[in-house]
Amino acid sequence: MLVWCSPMTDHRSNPRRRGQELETAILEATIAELAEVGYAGLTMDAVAARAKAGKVSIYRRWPTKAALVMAAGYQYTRGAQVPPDTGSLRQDTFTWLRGFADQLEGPVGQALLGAVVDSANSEQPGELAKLSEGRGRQVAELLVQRARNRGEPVVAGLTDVQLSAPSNALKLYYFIHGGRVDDSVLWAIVEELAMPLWRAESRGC
Amino acid sequence: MLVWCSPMTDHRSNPRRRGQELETAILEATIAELAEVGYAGLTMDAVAARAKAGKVSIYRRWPTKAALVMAAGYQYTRGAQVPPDTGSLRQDTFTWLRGFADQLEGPVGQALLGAVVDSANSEQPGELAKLSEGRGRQVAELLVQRARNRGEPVVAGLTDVQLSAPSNALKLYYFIHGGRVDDSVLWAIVEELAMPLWRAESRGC
Amino acid sequence: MLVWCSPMTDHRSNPRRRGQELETAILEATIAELAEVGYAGLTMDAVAARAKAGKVSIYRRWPTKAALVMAAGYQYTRGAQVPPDTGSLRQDTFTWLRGFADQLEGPVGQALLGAVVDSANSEQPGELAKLSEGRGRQVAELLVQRARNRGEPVVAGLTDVQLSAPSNALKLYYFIHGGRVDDSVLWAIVEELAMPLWRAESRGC
Amino acid sequence: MLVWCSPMTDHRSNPRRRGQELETAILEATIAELAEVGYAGLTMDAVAARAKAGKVSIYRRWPTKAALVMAAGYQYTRGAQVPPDTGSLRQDTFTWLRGFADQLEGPVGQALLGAVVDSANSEQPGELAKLSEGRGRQVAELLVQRARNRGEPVVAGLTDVQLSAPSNALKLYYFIHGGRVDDSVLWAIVEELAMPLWRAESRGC
DNA sequence: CTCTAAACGAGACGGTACGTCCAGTCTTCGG
DNA sequence: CCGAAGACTGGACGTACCGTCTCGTTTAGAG
Repeated sequence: MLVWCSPMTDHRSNPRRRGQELETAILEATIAELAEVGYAGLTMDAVAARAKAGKVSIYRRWPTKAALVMAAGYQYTRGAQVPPDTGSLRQDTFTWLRGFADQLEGPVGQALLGAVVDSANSEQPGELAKLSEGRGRQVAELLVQRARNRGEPVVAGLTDVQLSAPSNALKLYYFIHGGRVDDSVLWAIVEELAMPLWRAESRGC
Repeated sequence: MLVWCSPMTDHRSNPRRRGQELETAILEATIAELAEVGYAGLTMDAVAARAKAGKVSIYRRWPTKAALVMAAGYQYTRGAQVPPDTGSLRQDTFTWLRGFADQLEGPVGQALLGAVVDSANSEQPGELAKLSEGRGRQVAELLVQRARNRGEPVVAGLTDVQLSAPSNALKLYYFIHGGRVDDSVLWAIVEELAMPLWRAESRGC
Repeated sequence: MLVWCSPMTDHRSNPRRRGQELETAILEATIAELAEVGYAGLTMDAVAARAKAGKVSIYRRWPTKAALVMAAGYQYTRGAQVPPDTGSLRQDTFTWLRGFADQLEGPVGQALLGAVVDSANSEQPGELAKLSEGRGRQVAELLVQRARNRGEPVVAGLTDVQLSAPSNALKLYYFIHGGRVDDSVLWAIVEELAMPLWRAESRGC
Repeated sequence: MLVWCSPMTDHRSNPRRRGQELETAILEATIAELAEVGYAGLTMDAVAARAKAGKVSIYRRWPTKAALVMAAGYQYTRGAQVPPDTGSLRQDTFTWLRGFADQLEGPVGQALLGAVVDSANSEQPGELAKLSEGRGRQVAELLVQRARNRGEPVVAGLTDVQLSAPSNALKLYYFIHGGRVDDSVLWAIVEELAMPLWRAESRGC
């Protein structure tokens, strides 16, 4: 044979993570980075370093920063989002928006923000819609349904535009003003947007 | 040495622009770049090159890319935005939203997008609000006032949230879906959001 | 999730090679890669792919790229190298150098080059010497011996330095100039280096 | 106007170096890196960091690692190379080779080595020749001329191949064996290569 | 008018992050 | 168990921009 061997020892972290375990670690690192430095300050290098992963392992899964951030945000918000039943559509709606607004202050807000800007100039503008849009409408529908079941007077046949109007107003407010959304803003959305659109009695004789 | 030689020759363009003339040239170059490559693809170097200006002349006026883009967008939209009186609040609203949506396809949309993302992580959130927010509410107020003057049944005492709801819905739709906004989306906003909120008769017995 | 799916399918090639057969296949793949892309362009992945072998199977045998390349070069040149007897030391020498120079144009040259650079910074300098050095001296000694047997006037007691001078001159010329070595260069080495050093009559009164 | 200004202070090293001063700093950093980690271990990042320069400032001047290293080696060896006149061609030659061999132990050897390997696979194989080849022949010619002036019997009309044979033998020995070259090797080159080729009396009756 | 200070164009500079490539190690499976 | 396959960590690559700085030139405005 012919071996003259430079030793070149190599002490890497063991055991090596793969597949789902690694994926989760990367997404968690992404969430942490988003919380610390925000979307604009997030770098692939920093995520890789925090996750103790190679950059290639990230790029193999998500081709862009936007895709990574969207996946992280999706994972983060997968848990329970349904607000408790307070017995009143008005209060239910406020509670829901308050919880959403609180989330927006953290990594979720940063993820949403980043997803918007990067997906706007991408080839796949519809990807973001899947992640972002349905949620607000679904929860709103649930709240309205609960109210109807309780016997509250609710408009029948609410459209997507009408159901998602409150959460959209909140999102846009956050996009433009940033930071924490005050209760007064949320109440304004509830009283002036959700109630007029959703409650039948507000249109009554 | 092996490579390189000093420049020496120097043929600069004359006469040199200053003050307002230079500023306008830079903003126009910014608009043009936004239209061509979008906000994410816009670089200060490219703007400077297109404007045949030094980068310092840009940074002297606007400290960041976001500031430059917002200034350019502001300048671009300074012109008339008030839609013609079609004799119907419904048609007026659609026409206005159609014009706005058309603008969003071009540099204005890119500017808005960029302003959102960069201002979110800045120390001065809220600055964007001044530029972006008032407009939609103002035009909506004008349309409603015209309708009232024509005798159309319009809700009195509409709030900011209610007046800006349609334009906000459009903006958010653009942010999330990108690209051209279809007429059907605009009509949905008009019929399901603007009319229910603004027209008194739609709440009638 | 948003992207990606696990591989699952797995069609391995059968039957599996082992031991000598596998080793030969790897070395042949190495030679082929050297010929195609040169030493600098050679990658372990490419060799493994071409040999349809796992990278581990390579690293198990040769710890570094340099070791692999040297082994491949050694195997490749194991065959007959002795030039035919032309009846003249001068012509024999030229023929031999010509053949050697021709080899240098192909994988052998690339292997030699790579071995030099990688072994220079290794812990085991001198290993390369075993592979590379003896050959030139041995063939030169053979040529001189044949000439002596034919009755040509040849200096007795030629040293290693003197015997390997022509082949060394050729190697260095190749290292520095690269590419194909012209006949004129080889003739210069023969006439101005080999003959003065080796032929007794050229030192005669 | 429209300025909302994030301060973004920036404390870089001042005054900034340019042109010749910067070039020298980079080459010195290259020499230092070569001495510390050798050619194979040298990275553009490390050179840039040590020189406190941007990588672009290096790439602007030298397109490849090989070009940088060659320039550094050239700069480093620009100083006096001519050995002192010892009164004997034999001793002069040894002294010269000893000095050359000593240099090869340091950054010059690494530079030569690296230049060889990277230029071999380049488009400009002739570039290296200019840097490397002339020197050995020139000094040898000078030594021989001095000997002739002293009255030593020297062969007239020595060719390039003959003049550069000793230094080439040394270079190749270094390439293959690496590390420090022993005096005995140098004396062998002097006695068995330089003297037989250069001294007329060694061919005399 | 001349003189001076500021603004300007051009682009080199130090620096950060990018997305890619490869070396060498580790894991997973099938035979 | 070994071999094929290939994912993994780590690190250098060469590029793109950022925002600053240096260099001469041009211009405006004061004396």
